[in-house]
Amino acid sequence: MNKGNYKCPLTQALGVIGGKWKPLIIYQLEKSKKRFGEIDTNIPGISRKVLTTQLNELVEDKLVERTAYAETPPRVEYSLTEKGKELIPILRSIAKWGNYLVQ
Amino acid sequence: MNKGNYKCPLTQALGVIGGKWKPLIIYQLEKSKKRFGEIDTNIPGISRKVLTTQLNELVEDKLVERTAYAETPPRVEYSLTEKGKELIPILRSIAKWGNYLVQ
DNA sequence: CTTATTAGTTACCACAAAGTAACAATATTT
DNA sequence: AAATATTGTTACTTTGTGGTAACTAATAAG
Repeated sequence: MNKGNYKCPLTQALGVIGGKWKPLIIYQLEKSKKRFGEIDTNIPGISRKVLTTQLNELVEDKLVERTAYAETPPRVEYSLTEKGKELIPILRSIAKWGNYLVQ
Repeated sequence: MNKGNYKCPLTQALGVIGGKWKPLIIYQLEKSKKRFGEIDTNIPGISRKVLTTQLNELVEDKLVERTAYAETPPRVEYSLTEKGKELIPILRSIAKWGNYLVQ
């Protein structure tokens, strides 16, 4: 009856997108690539430390791509990969479902 | 640019379905209502304590309905509400997306 | 009157995730 | 020579979540 618990694709997927700020980060990157600082100021309340770790995890999970330019001060741009873009409609359906929860 | 952070419907929704075992619990109830003990034995690894708290949260969030019968030993049945049933196709799309993560 | 059954509760512990604040690296500008 | 800008890192603390194990209530069965 149970499909295998630790290797359940649903659990895995929720692990990958389930960080406290990750959906917000992914939404930030929906329309265009963004710099670290842009994301930081666009998401009020997140700390740079947490933003870094969640971005790193998203990069590691191949939902987000990181491009660093050898400039000073440094410029680093983040953008969605194809796998990340596939998430957008799914996140939208979750958000639509969750709309009744707000207020 | 940011729609409001703490009242973001996406974050709210993920908060509601994001417990470690909640998607599995919801899947358990997909086909039919089930008793507490049934869910417990069908999800290997979950403890009764955690099952209780996650079920209670699902009930509080109105995704699951609890029906208790005044028998001895007690019988308690859990089933999905309409709001909970609406989640099934969404969970399925997440699982489909997450399939590549497994193995 | 002891045992079994079911659906929990309670107290306590462990670990992971997130938050805070200070520091770092490097070239350009003042 | 000091300040500025940007993208982090580091050490430390706090909070949240889940796990373990023992206990409970109520009645029926032996």
